[in-house]
Amino acid sequence: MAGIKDVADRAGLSIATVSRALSGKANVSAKSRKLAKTAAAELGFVPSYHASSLASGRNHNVGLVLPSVHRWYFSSVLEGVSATLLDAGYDLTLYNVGDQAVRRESVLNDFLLRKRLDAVIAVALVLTDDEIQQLLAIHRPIVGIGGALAGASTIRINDSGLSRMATNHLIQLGHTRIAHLTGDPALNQDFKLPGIRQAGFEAAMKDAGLSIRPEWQISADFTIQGAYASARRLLGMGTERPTAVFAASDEMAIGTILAARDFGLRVPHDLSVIGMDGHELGEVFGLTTINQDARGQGALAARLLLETLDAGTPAGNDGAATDREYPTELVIRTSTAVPPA
Amino acid sequence: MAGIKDVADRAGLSIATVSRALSGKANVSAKSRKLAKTAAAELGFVPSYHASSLASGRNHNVGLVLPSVHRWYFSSVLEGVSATLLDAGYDLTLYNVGDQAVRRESVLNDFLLRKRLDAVIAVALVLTDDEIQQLLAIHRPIVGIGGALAGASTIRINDSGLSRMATNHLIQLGHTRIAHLTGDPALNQDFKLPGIRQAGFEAAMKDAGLSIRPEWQISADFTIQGAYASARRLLGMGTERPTAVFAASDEMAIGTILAARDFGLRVPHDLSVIGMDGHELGEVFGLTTINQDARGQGALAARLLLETLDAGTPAGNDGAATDREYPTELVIRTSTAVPPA
DNA sequence: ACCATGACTGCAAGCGTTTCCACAGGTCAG
DNA sequence: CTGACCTGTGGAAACGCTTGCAGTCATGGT
Repeated sequence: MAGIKDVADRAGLSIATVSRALSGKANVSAKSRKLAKTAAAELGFVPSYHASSLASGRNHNVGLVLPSVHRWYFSSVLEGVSATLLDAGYDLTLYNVGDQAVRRESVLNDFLLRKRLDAVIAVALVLTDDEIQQLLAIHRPIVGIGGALAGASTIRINDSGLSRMATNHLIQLGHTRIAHLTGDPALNQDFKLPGIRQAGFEAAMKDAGLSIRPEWQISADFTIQGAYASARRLLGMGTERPTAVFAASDEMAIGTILAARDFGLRVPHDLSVIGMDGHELGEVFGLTTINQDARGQGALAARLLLETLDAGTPAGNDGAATDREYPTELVIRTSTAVPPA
Repeated sequence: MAGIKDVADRAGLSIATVSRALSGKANVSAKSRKLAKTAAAELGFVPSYHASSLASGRNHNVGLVLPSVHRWYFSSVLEGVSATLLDAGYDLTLYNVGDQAVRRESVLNDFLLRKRLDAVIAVALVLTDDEIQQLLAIHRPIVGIGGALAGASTIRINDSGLSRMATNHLIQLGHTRIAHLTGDPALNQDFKLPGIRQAGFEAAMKDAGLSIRPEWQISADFTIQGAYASARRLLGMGTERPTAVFAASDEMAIGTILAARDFGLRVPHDLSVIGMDGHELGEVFGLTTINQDARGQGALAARLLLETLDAGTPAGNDGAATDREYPTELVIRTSTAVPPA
């Protein structure tokens, strides 16, 4: 293992100059820089991150905390964050904490706080005030995506308003018997999102003077297969059926469409389905949905952090904790139409 | 930020003793240990990872290199690796290099080699001999999953044999007009898998004396939507149709089933479809497939590395580079049957 | 001809741990 | 009673860089 010392010797320069040359700092003559670079290349020298982090205080490493890596939204965010960080020369440390709160705590205590991360991105994770304070106390900027993080910057979509919009789309088509497929209660603990979307749905229904039937408020785990099972239960209930379903995610909307097909229901003729996300698979099913660019949200979060870090806001100046709304769009495809006569 | 020095002062011990006490080393009296621990807790002390890594040479950090995070196989592996590492107190650094080889190189040079990783897991990535040698030269164990890594340990399934098995399943049912849906040529660069699976298919066909029609050898990008489009093309060709399709992944098999439904073809009555993976969604479609436990493969890879690291095989003793085959099982559901009369 | 200026460079002091080593007491067999 | 040993402990040397500081040497204005 060649160290910087070896490079210095080989190049006939001092350690200090080599360090400056290789890290692209100013005040190094072109000649020295070239000398250092060739020597480093010849020796296959790569600086030790630990040593340089220790000495400089910057780690070039951002932590990403996710509840899942399988669900579309999260893997999309991950993709956006990852690409942005890689291009910027930053490492991405992933904490896939799962839905269980158990692991969460240990992640926070044992990992996040160990000053090895320059910043943290938390997705759909409601951190307690204490937890946020701990992180900010260490002078680590935090950005939350899709979750409300008091005191930290946040990127999110207007979940409540968009749910209203989706519901209104169905109402305007003339539907009155509308079901809502939301997230499982268990998912509502950390990730308050299901509740918020559900509230938007209820508000829109109330505003339109429509009644909400409890038996048409069903839940699933945000996966296609989970929603498929729930939707089969909904559609097979034997009593009157809804003419439209608003699913809290595209994956769940797709599960609903698959269930409808199994029952011989034509979408949208017999059943309208609207989702929310912008899943790539939506096109195959002609799914009407609200497009939120999850990948873009991840990329934006990463960019924001990098700017903060590069701006050198060296310590704790968390800047103004901005709360920005990410743009979305209603994409009308062929899964929604007027209700059957 | 409290340092170990502060803890030592508060506990009335020396830095050395505190360090030993907190990291659970021997030769510390019970009293001193308790003293150190309470002092550390009171000060909210957390050791600096960089400093301790620098001093001890162990980073407690494993790198995972993936070509994608969206496709089922990869996110499943990721999940397995992540859970195992988190439980062991290790960090996971994720390199989502994408399908483009461009980013790959930079990841290798700029990231992997910076001695900040204790080990590397590479999924479906064919590293060149040089690249492997570089890593091994740094004394970092590597485990490859699903890809042939000369010189490194590997976990994989018998892709060629399993493809044969899948194809034979169709042949034994009486099918003779069998199509194969493989990965896009672009994906075959790094990730030779499509070619290997295709070879298995061809071998089985040849052994059975069946002819392989070039126009029934189609490809897609391993996603449902991509396979859906390709399968529509296949099924809509107007000429004679295949009676069965072997798709190189479950996601592609599902895309095929969706396309078949669009054409009014009943699965399995009019068209048998077999996949390969064990995707959770397979159940919804009654998909016959070969179950490979991707999550388990990831977990196993992580466990193997942890053992190697903990065994203290301190440097370069790469152990015997084992190449182990992960167990799989043929899961027969309802997407395959005898061909139409 | 002289000094201020600025571009380069090297020395050495950290960065915050881990760990080698020496050393102080106490235990125990001979 | 003594030397061999073991358990705990603290001092201090790494670990491999970054960076403040001071010093060297041309340069150019006056």
